[in-house]
Amino acid sequence: MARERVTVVDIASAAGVSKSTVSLVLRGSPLVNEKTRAKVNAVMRELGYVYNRGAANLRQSRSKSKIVGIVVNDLTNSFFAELAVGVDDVVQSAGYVQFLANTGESIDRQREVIASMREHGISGLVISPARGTEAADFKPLTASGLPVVIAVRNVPGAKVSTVMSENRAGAYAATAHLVGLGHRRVAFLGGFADTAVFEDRLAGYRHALREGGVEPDDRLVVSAAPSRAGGVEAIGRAMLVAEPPTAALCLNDAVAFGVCDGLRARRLEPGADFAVVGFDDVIEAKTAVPALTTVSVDPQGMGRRAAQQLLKQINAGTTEPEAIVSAVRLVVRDSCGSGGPRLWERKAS
Amino acid sequence: MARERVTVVDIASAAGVSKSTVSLVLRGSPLVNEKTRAKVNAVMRELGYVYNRGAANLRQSRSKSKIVGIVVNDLTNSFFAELAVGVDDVVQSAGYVQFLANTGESIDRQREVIASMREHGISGLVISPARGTEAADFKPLTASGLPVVIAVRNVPGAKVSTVMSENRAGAYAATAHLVGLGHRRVAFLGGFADTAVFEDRLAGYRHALREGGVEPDDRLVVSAAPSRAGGVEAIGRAMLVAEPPTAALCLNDAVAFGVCDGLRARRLEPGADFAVVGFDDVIEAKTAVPALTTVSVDPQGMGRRAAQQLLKQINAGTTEPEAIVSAVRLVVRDSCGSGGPRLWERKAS
DNA sequence: TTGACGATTTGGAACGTTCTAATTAATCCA
DNA sequence: TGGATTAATTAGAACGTTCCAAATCGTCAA
Repeated sequence: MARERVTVVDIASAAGVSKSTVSLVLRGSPLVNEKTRAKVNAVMRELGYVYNRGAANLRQSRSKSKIVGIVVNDLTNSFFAELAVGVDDVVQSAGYVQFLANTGESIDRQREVIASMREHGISGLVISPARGTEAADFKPLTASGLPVVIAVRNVPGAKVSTVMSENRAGAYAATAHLVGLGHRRVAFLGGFADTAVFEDRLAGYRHALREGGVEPDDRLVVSAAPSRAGGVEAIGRAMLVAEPPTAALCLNDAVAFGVCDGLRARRLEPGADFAVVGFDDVIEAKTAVPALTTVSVDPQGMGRRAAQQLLKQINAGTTEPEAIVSAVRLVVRDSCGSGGPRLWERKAS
Repeated sequence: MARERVTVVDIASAAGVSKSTVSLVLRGSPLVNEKTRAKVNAVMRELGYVYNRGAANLRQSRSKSKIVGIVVNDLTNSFFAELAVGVDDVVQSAGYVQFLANTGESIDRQREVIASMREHGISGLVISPARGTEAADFKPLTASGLPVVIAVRNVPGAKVSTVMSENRAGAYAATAHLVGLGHRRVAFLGGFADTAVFEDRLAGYRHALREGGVEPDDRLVVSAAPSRAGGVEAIGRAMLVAEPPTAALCLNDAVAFGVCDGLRARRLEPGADFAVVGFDDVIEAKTAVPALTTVSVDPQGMGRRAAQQLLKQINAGTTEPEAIVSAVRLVVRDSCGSGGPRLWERKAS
């Protein structure tokens, strides 16, 4: 199976021109005569020529490799799958191809794949950093002039562009909605306290409570894995406090689904006996039962914006950090009841 | 931002050795003295050296690029996201990095990304082909000696390795289960008739019906997009036939969820008034309401197997096609009722 | 007839590695 | 002492492109 690779010189000799001319044809130069161009193209097709970008990149010292990397922490979470699709979408249209790696929240794996991608000559990187990633991890990247865009999760202190959703505002809106429905005991469930996303959403939650005249109770803030399983665990712990909550803002939709599971296990029906709000608006949120009230963040759009920002930086050759915030929107569905405030007040008393 | 790239000669002169020696250190050759090795490594770290795989690949045979490609038709479908994670898993562990591209069922996009990946020197390709892909599309790939593994969807006539699930057996088991519950009017919903997956599952379905003494009725086979929306559409059409079905085998879980939506829209409760069986066992199947009875196919495992097969072919340098079938298993949950046959017979009469 | 000009084409030196064959240094044995 | 053996290092030619400077070839004005 050891096929001879057909190169530009093979084409050249078969077409009776020099390799320089073939190279010009390859890059669509206007310098070459139409007849020659046609001839060369014909020969290329005939011999099944495949352009060798590696060789080309070697010569053009600039990072014009037409490869970008994208690393996500959990591709099985449809939020990140959508993010990747968004990136892929704009990147493909721009003639780039993407390395996609999944870290599964492993910081070691993240380091490995980034190193590997650099060796392969990526001209830019979009990353949703694994938990525990530090600003220092980006130092070598930016130092080498590699454009980097951080998406979804913030890494405080990193001097790179970011694409973040309005976490604070989203959490504020969601919490205000719950308070408006009459809830006084509102929990904040899921997520790890050492992440920026957690902090931001928590801040929005507290702000909305205070503004609604409710003093935040830290016993109602329970941290857990930002996953379905984490949601089950979180609601379990939350229901143990002296005055249990009647509603919860969840770190994300996965947690929210887990919370619903946990409520049912306690014979409480989400949406009727307890109000649940998620965050992300993943694809299943709309069709779950009950349909989840959540903060819509359009992951695919975020992916697209991140990719656009990255391409912009690649083309400009600049690494001037820019912070893009992606708008969010509260989508009210069925998981926090339609009975209005009175229903809740009755239950609460 | 135009950083000078530090190369092997820079390291060489800084460490007071020749570039050949540095090259030997890079590849962990036992020929080099421990002290020199240490010195060289130190200098590399100090200068922030990044190995240039592109340059290396230029010199080596093309199967050493340490890049594989994976192209899927719909990454937003968690089945394929999981497949990609499976591939990523083994591929990363083997020190490879993967190009991941999403075709969104576009055959043009598929052609483009494959071409792009080849230009970048992939040493192998795992593909879940877009609808309409033909055996001829793989000719140029195999002709150039590129190892290819087709996953999930078969392309009849293609002389490449495949990793497929036991479609026929799975559909047989699922249908037999429905017939065993007493159903006589069992529909087959979703999917496009021109795909091999559809054919195989349909064959298993028919076989089980006949064996259960039920003559297949083609009016109950309704083709539609293999998506949630397609499911809604399919059940709508199926309920219009003279003697409507009381149960359905769906092409995949996405269709099954759509069928549930469609049933509810008709005031029928899936699992109580109508039996629904899916195929794939995506992550949501277990936690949906009602929990979906489905045929479990372990997409991540398929991804892993596909990647292993690909790596095997890359290392062996052979393109001997091999067909791997991935076992499936019927998982009985709540969406086809627990009332036993009598419940259905009563409803049917 | 000359030479200047535009339109094409081309030779050959990069680019950062690997690899072969050859060189040098060190050690050993008789 | 010297030749053989082993260990460690190295020069330089690839690899398949790009790109610069230079070459070729008509053509056309003077």
